[in-house]
Amino acid sequence: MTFKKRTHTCGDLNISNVDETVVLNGWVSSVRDLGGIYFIDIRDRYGITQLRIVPENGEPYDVASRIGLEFVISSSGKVIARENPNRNIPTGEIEIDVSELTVLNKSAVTPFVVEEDIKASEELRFKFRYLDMRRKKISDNIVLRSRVFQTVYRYFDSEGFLVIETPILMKSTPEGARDYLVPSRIHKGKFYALPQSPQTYKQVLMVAGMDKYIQICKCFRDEDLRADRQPEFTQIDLEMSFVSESDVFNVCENMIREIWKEIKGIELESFPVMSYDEALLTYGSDKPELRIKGDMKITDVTGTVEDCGFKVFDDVVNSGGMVAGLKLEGREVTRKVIDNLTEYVKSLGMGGLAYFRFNSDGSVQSPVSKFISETVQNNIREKFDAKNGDTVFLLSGEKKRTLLALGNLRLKLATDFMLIDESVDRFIWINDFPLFAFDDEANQIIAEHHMFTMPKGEELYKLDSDKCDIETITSIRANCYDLVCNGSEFGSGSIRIHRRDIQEKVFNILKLDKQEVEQKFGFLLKAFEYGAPPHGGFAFGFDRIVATLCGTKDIRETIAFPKTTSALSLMDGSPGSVEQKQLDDLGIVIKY
RNA sequence: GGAGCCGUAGUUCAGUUUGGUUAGAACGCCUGACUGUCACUCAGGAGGUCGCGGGUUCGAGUCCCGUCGGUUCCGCCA
Repeated sequence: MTFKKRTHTCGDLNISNVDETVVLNGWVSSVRDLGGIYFIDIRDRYGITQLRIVPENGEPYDVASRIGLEFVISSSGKVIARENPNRNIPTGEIEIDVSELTVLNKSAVTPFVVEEDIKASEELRFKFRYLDMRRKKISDNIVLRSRVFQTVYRYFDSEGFLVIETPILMKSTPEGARDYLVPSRIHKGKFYALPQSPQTYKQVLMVAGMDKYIQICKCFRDEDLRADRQPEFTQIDLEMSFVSESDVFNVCENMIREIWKEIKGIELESFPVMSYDEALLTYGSDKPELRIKGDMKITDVTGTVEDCGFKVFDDVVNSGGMVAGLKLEGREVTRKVIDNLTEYVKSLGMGGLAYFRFNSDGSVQSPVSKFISETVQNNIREKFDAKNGDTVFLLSGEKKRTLLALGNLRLKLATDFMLIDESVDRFIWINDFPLFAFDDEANQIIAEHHMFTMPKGEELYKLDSDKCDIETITSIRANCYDLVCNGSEFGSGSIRIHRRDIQEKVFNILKLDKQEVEQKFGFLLKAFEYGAPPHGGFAFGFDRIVATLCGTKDIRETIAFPKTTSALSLMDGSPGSVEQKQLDDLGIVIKY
């Protein structure tokens, strides 16, 4: 079938094109039949243009009567000025006086109407993603994503980085997230794993002297999903040799700055740096949201309530826990709000929520006031610098748990009371993360970031076996850092261990035996024996960067073919079953 | 693995609290009228396995149990 090539897109034409003869190809977005005149909106991803067809146009008038929504059409004609311009769209001053109208392809009646103000559920939109993507809202996101992609590679190219591809089929390592496995046909009973990240490869590339590596790559983690987590996601992965933390910060920060300049036309100021410990104490999170009005920092009142006589607090203080809280400025919250917040902190595993309502009439309302002396109450008030009209919320319990719960409560309050300034993007580096954490469940020491992370130089001595108590070990800080934007982790990285002796001490502490280590990471350690340079790197969550630029937290809105929270692809129906022969080839028997 | 919310026409929802005649509305779809619309308007029409399975009941969209799917949160995600 032949068709006329388009001379313009549906977003191109304006008043300066009047009298030109043009050809537009696109989809029927709307048909308005006024009985004697048709107005047809033709759409492509660039825009929408109005076609005007009257009986005098001849055959096109007949064709128009048989046209439906989402038909693919080709239309030729002369650009004319509209009698009644539509100022709301860029092409609104003109229309096409149609001389030729061809249906290139019909469309079945669509399961939902393709319109900007979409009514269909996400479920349906994902199943018919190709229809969903015809909406400007989604196609704009996809276009933006492409522009970010190009900006990133352009930036790193100008900085002398090499784009190097790493394998998608690699070896499974049980550490970290659950792997997606791929069975081997040639080696029955053996499996490849899809990369959780190209971590080991990029470190080997440094040993190879590749110096500055960059790749935008897919990563796979078989864990439970969230709005900002997909089973397969995209990382901007980079690694550099002969660098320290500040070098990595510079390169990464400049990349972000370049993207924001390109996409938003904004020159970002340099990003502040805060240690993990300070972030946890101040915001109850290692990814603090800095756009909250009044900042809403955590106030520690453990010392203030010591021996106050209120059993709950006394018990917590005596067992080494903490009592701390947040101040909600200028809000006298209702009973209903308190109940709701109490329920929320309980869902976080906290015992309850104490509060002081400092009413504007000077009275104080609190469920714990009858247990606590007026002096202590006044001290608490002073600590928070609470004024009439403020409400103070207190949580108590084991220190880290309490801080993390306060961090969540802070976000909940900010959301519920609309305290987040959505008009800005606030970045912050978080560094000096702990090297190790103690996993209560497994009752063992685990690597907080990953096992190749370099401890801070001044703390190297703590790795020695004679200092191996849990408290010392978990106090070790690492050359490890996250970039946080608007309370969302944009990425993380570290300076890596390049010396075998340090690496072995880390393995020791993680209780990994030689054979196990050899089997899993032998190739990397082997590589390190042949002159590994000091190196470090970073990995950005590409989807989250794009989502932020698109003004959403839901990365699905920025991915062409996203999966649901149960890791299904509704459009193509993956995962699906396979034929018995395929299983036989792989030597796989399915057990349910 | 745990908790919450949702599932009714092609679509978005109402109806579920308190079980009871023929399950409604809007948009879309079909037919007709209309020459300046852009959410066109107007008149008429078709369209339902109330997610699925079981149970209670004379009777279930409505109550109970299970299950599937969507979504949010906790755990998990080095």
